[in-house]
Amino acid sequence: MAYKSQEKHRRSISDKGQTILEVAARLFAERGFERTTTKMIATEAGVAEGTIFIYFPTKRDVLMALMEKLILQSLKHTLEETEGMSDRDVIHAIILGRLRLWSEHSGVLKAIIAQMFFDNSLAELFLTRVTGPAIEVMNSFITKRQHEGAFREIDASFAVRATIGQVIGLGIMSSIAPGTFGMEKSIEDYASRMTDMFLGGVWR
Amino acid sequence: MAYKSQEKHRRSISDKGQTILEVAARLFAERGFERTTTKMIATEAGVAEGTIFIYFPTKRDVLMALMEKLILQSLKHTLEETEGMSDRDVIHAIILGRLRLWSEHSGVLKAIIAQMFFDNSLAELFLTRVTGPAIEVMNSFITKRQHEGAFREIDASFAVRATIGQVIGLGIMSSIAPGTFGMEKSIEDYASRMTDMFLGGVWR
Amino acid sequence: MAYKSQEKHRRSISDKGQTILEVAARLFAERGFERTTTKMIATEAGVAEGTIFIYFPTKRDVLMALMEKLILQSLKHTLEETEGMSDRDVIHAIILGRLRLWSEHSGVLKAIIAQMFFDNSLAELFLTRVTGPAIEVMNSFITKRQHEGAFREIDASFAVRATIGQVIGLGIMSSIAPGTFGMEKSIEDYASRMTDMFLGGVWR
Amino acid sequence: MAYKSQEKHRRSISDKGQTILEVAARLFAERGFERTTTKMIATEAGVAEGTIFIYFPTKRDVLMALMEKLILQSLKHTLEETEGMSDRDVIHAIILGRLRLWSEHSGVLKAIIAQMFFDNSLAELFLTRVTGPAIEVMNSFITKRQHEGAFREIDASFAVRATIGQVIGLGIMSSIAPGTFGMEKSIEDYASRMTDMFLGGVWR
DNA sequence: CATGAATGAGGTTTCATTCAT
DNA sequence: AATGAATGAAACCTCATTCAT
Repeated sequence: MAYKSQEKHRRSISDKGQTILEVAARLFAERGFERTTTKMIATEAGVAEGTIFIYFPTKRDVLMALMEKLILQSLKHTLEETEGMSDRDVIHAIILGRLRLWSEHSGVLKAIIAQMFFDNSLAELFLTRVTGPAIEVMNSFITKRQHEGAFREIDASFAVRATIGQVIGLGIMSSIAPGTFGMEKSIEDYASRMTDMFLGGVWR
Repeated sequence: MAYKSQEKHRRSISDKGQTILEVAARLFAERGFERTTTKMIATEAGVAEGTIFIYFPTKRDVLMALMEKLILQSLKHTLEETEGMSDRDVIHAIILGRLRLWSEHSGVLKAIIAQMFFDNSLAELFLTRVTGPAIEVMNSFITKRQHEGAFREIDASFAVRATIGQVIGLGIMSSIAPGTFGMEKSIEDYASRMTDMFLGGVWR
Repeated sequence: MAYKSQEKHRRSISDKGQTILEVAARLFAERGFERTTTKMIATEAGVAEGTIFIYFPTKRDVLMALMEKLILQSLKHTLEETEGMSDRDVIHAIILGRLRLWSEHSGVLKAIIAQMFFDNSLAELFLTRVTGPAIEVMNSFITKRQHEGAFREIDASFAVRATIGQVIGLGIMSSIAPGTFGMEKSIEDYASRMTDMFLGGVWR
Repeated sequence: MAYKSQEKHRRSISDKGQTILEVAARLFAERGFERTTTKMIATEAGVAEGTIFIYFPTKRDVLMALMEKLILQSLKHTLEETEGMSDRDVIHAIILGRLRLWSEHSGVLKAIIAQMFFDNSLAELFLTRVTGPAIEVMNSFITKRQHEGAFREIDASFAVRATIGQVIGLGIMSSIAPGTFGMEKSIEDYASRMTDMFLGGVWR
């Protein structure tokens, strides 16, 4: 009994905030940020409504905390080491990383994006911490390959933004219309095809 | 005097609904659907709050009416005649049409997309009436060109969805971060570069 | 054509107010006074909403006008001539008259009674013009028969009020629960049994 | 001090719902259900408007809760033990119980009845839980006494309904017109006279 | 007389946040 | 730290009534 209660206690110390976050993530994904009430979160997390405000100053801060978790995930999906990889593998890896982020966090991403549209500081956080790093990595790779003569001299930064935009657009569309835009077979396959198009276009 | 007052009357009859719609479009664009109140719309439109509900049964119907206008605009931007056009011109025209839709209605589109995430019937309307027609046109063109041997045998429907997704993603990103994703020079130029990438990729 | 239009015109002069009244009676009966809107009345009566207020200063006055019609009906059901009738016939006729009033106007009566509960001047009108005359007629008859030694020396005015109350209570209950309190066979039969009870009670 | 504050807390916890109910009962009685606003209830109960909705999901549920209290009262007034009582005492007791219900709760009863006219589920609740039990008790007693030859062979269920209807009708009328229908002397006296009429009628 | 668009006060209900316990 | 009752501003929507045509 002593053990059990200690165990329970040890867990609850840091778990309560985590539980709130997990429940909030699910509810925001299902219903959106504005239509999810703090009462819903509290009830499903098994805590009192007031408890949420011990861990997070405002409801918006719950979303911000989810954003922070997303940023961490985002970094994990950002390519670090490209040495010795083929062009195809590098591009594929970058695209795949971003698609994975979407497939693993589409719910939260949907909720964040919806808020981001009308919340500038949230937008800025998203742009600098989530899309920013991916843009940088990809940008420097393309520029390097252009210098080496492997890639056409198109506007590199445009190509990057177009590709990041494509991932976001496909992510959004496939979470709205899984039937039409869904990544039917696998994310790897999806990434492959995007890589093909990115590198070779559709012309023969 | 008689003329003037008739004029005023005639105008006000059909104008009030339009005014409400225009004001709502602006406010939804600035603040989003949920954070725009019917009182705000009424005040800025110079009508009583109740007047809104003479023209639109619910606040959501104001958004739906905006959607209908968007659908009409969308059709205008959908290519009808491709006979005799070069591949480049066809693709460019399709992409340009969609980009124009975004640049002319990005505010309303943002508001609609944010709601669409958590409103299935709105999502369905958007998919069947706005993205659907564009997908069809582009799809049949690519398939035809593949049969004629001009395009590589990649998955046509994937290529289409990727491109539509790209337009949407770029539209979203440029309305969130005009500095980074904005269509700096001109939409035509932007469409040109997207067309280039679509047709030829980045590989030399 | 001239005839027809005259006909139509002649009718419409007094008919519009009547139509409004008829429609209102039906809607008040179905939905109650407060939950019936002037728009509903106007729509179903085939007139503009404003037209109602040409014929009746306020919505409440529509109910008052229905009350007036009811008062006229009520008088028709009030016995005038009792000479030569048996005790049973007199009592039966009085009770029958009130039951008829209920069965013919139960809808409006329900609506009026519901408002009467919380509208003193409506209540007074009802009491003095609808229940009042019936009470008087019955009261003087009973008093006369008591003097003649035919009826027991119970409190006459109490007996009258109890009977009028009984009619009202049964009217209300049968309009709420036709299955349980409904006048299954016929009103005449119902009146007969009430007369029996009134005169002879249940004791053997 | 500690005691006092605990006391205050303990009280306020369970009292608030009760206070709301009491205030609502009074206001509904005075002004009817529809014309009583939640703001009025809140103000007079000394709570915030939102507090009402912690205790009752909707305004209608406040009325339903009042109905529940009435049902409990109603059962208290329903006769259980008739063994060894004279006919007169049994009938008197039943009638008295119902009259007491009216005299103690006439305000709420008025409000409920007015709503019941146009709210079927409220009507059903009232019929099954308030009038139903009274009907059953009375019905079985009369039937028994008919078998024993003490009562005339009139339609027992009719006699019961007529009497219940009478109580309701008199209850309504005396709350509308206390001067004319009021139970001047005492409820016991009123019940006595109703009993007399029920048993012996007016005929000598 | 007739219309019906317009009004705007007011209705019920929601919900993030606070704070005494 | 945790609770959850309480707050009260504000949301969307309704509707009897008016009035210019």
